[in-house]
Amino acid sequence: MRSYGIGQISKMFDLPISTLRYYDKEGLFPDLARYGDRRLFSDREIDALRVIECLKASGLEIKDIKQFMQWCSEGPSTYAKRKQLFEDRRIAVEEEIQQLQKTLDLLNYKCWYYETAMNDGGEDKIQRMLPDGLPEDIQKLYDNSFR
Amino acid sequence: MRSYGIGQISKMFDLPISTLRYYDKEGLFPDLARYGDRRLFSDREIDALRVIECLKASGLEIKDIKQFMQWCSEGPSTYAKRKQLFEDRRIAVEEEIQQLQKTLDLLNYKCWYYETAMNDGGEDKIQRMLPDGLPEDIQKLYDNSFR
DNA sequence: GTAATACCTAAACCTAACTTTAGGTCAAGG
DNA sequence: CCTTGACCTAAAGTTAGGTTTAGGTATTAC
Repeated sequence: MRSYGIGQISKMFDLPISTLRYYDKEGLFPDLARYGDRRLFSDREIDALRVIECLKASGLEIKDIKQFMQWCSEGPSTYAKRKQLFEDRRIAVEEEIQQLQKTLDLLNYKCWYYETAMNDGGEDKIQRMLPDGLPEDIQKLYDNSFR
Repeated sequence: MRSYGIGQISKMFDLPISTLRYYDKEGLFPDLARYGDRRLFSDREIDALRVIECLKASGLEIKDIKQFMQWCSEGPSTYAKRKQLFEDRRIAVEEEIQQLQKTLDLLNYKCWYYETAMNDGGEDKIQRMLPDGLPEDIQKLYDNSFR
């Protein structure tokens, strides 16, 4: 079983060495091996880092990622908890995507707004169309962005 | 032109009063009126808050939102800059959504993984399918999540 | 008159997630 | 031998985006 120095892992994941040490200090690698004081990263930690990036991207805090990593090192008795965590994160991410879609609708509306204001030489004409006399496709964006 | 107290706005947007004062201090309401020391929010600030929430959701920092609000109070000469900002944010949000889709793929893979591990009574069977002998739909999730 | 309500300011405080600093160990190369 | 490179620790510092605290004013309600 091959092992890697912290510098190799740093390059592999494009993460600063200081961040990897911070993760270790926070308990994200509960079974990390050492040779003296040198950290020896293995495939287990490489897999862990992929999951860490995923859970971080899902909005999970470090302390909760630590909890998950501990479950992993406790073996099969924690499968149910781990599955539940991923299901919760899936729902959180789905909601986040929906929120971003609404954000995107308002951004697109605003792009149209300023494009049109520049062509019209002012906002007055648009303002007279508000709140429900906009071109159909634009009206949709505008309305969506409210809820 | 109706105006609103900070408490009314707080309820309207479900934002703490302290946050509204913080936004004001950071310059997000460049033309906010006052009656003595009382803030008088108008429709202009209500529109501003909708945009603030949108730009914040898009990942923009407060200091850049302030810049945008200043452009707004400088009039038509800044239309082009404002439009550019919204276009940049649109791209940023589109990228963020794509990233979250990959995150979602890994989360869904992990849900399947633990569901299957629980049914199989262990991970060995799954591990033997890695890295490219997974069921077709699952393999897709797993592969997508890498890039 | 006094109590509750709705505000105000300045300044200190908070949290998460890192990053930087200061001072070290150890092995290989010239 | 001595320098370079890769690593180590503990502790202090940083940043964004707020929140809390302490002390005050003005209006309305009983």
